[in-house]
Amino acid sequence: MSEYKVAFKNDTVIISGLDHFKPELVFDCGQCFNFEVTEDGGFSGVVLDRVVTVYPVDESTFKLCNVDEKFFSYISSYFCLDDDYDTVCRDIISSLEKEGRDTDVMKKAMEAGRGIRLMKQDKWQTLCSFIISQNNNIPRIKKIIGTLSREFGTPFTYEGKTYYTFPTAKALYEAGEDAIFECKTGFRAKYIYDAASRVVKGQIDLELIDSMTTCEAAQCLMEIKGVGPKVAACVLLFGYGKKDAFPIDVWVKKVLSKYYDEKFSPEYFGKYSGIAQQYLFYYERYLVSKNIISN
DNA sequence: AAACAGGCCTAAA
DNA sequence: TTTAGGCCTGTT
Repeated sequence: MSEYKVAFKNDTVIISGLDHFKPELVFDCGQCFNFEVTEDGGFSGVVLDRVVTVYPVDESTFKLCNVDEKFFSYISSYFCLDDDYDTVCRDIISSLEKEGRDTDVMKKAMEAGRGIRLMKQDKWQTLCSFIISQNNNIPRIKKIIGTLSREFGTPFTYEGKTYYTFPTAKALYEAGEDAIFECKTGFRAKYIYDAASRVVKGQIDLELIDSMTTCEAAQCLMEIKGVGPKVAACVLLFGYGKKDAFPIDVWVKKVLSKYYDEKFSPEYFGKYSGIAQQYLFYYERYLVSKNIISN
């Protein structure tokens, strides 16, 4: 089991003995869009209605600012601190072995991506963010989310600066499709509006999806305009903690065809296939960015 | 300047 | 059931 310790002091918490948690990987593996690096080597972002900053102290020790004991229960769930990645990795490898599949690529990917930890973010925010992500790049995704938050979120002050919460479905619904379009969301405006509309009208219950199987949940989410298999899988993986959700994007498609075979099925990775996917996704981008392989 | 960015929708076979 | 265009915008 993962055996990390927490110590509170004023409004900061020190987490020690936490393995498989590298902030630069956690915040840069494409699962979230609300964190930025700070000048002093931390990672800062709005979580619900407050600003949280994560500082690496050493390999397995981290300082979280603006997190008291009460909020820590949310934060521990948000960062999935209790997930045991040694067990996860073993399970993925043994699943591949059971299927008689190659494990070398996965082992290398796990080594390169050691420190990746999938989060369980706010459901609505994750849904909305990944609707925005389609046919888009990360800088612009972040920019759009920032604009939507400034326009329709709730402002609050932290250390003398103004921040904004992520807008609620109600706020976006009441703003209307045109106002959402004004935030440079492009053709996604009608999708965001449809999602907001369905949530507000109770046509979809984001909490109820928690109790569904991953397959049922995806079907349910895909009733929203602009939500296809990829977006649905991302929402389930990053917003619901459903580790068997398997988003297939251009990168993963490339990895699967390159290292495995044509009729490869995500089930071969076992019940944590979504995490396996994340290691592969990171690995391929890592190799390309290091110029070890080309596009 | 044309192509592309972590897809999805719609129309057409 | 599968496949080709088109799509807002910003960047290279």
